[in-house]
Amino acid sequence: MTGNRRGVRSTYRHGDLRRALLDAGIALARDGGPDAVVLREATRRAGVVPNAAYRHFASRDELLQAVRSEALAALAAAMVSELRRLPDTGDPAAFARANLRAIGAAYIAFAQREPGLFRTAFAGSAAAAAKPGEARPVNAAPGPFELLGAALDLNVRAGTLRPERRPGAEFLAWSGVHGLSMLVIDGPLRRLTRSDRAAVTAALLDMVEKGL
Amino acid sequence: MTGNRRGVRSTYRHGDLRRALLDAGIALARDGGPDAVVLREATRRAGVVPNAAYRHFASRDELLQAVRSEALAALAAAMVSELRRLPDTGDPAAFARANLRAIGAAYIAFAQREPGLFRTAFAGSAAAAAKPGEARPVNAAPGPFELLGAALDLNVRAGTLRPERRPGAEFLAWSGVHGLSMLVIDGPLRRLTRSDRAAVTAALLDMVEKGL
DNA sequence: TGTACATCAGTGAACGCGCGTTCACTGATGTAC
DNA sequence: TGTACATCAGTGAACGCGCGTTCACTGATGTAC
Repeated sequence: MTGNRRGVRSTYRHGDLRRALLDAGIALARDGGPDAVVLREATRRAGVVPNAAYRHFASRDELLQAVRSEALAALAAAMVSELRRLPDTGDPAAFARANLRAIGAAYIAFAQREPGLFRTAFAGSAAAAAKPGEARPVNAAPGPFELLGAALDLNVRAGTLRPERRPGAEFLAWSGVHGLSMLVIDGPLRRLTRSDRAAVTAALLDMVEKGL
Repeated sequence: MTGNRRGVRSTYRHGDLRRALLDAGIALARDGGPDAVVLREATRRAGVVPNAAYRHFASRDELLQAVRSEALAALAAAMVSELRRLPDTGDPAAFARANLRAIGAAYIAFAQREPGLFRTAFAGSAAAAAKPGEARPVNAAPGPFELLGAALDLNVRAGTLRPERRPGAEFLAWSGVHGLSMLVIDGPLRRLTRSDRAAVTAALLDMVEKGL
């Protein structure tokens, strides 16, 4: 049903307008960042009159938050899929280190591949889902920050991160990776070739690994 | 003259409207970030009719760019003033390291002290002034990125940074420091106490120093 | 020192725009009998 | 299986808002004679 124009729609009811608005919002965020998530435009794309949105979202901001959380979920999914590709060589230390690097690499790759969604995920409140100590609904999938934490824990268990350095380590790792993402998205590193980007990413991950 | 209301102004001419608009723009950016730099509001604050701005700026965007460059200059000034406070103990290695740390600490402190200006400086184009390889007008003061580069060069000369690691080092250092700034501005590290913040900043600078 | 004049900084009024949001409505759908 | 009715998702029309920007103007200032 997504993308139907009014009149093209066969039924008077939409079917799943909430989903359609969310998808439209995601598309808008994808190529314009958070400011591009405009309620009226989302309804236009869903083939519906502007105020129809209020049956599903209390305000433009609520739509934006929903889009934001989808963006965070997409980032987390990218991380998980990167983790899945890691072969378990039987060397726990190497595996733990590879885990951490995979998390970082997936983060940077996502920022580059989906800059709009990336900016939406972290706009205004960097790492919105990253708030530690905030209760997470049971059964909710782990967010990017939690995946990072898990990778760090794994390194402690594998002996590749000294336990006394564990507290707060996610902030240090996140800082490096997020900062590089910014440079790559629209900073001086914007026009890097694929291989140059891989090199600077590797260098950053080295720095974090050694520095932790 | 800055801040005069119309009618209060004694002369028909303003005096220095360009400066007044710029100051108003800076004030707006200071407590609202780049989006808060609204041309009409700047003219209101300068006590002048909206279109008067067009004698001094071709568009709202041109005003924003001017504000941005002032924000970058303020950051650079904060760095320089931090550098000036460093005692030269006669130990070149220690001095070089202290230089680099001072740059990083000043960056993070500025982000925390002036989040609006910080976000304005780097909005849309992270490290706008940081573009390497771009000609800089003669006699222009060095920007934040150039100060960082100079600190790294100093470390190479002092033997505290291996020359082969120098290329691209600014991107790694900048990543860590910028990422932490984001976390501190409006991420999960927002509510840190002064001393906790100092601790995490120190830890990050350790990581960068060791990792480079 | 005094006058005529050109310059151009700021005025006054208006534009079109797209936005978020509110109101009273209508008609398709599912449910109870 | 058929009918009456309540629900509530989407309609239609309108609001006020503040924005950036354009136009033709006016009057203070500095300069040339």
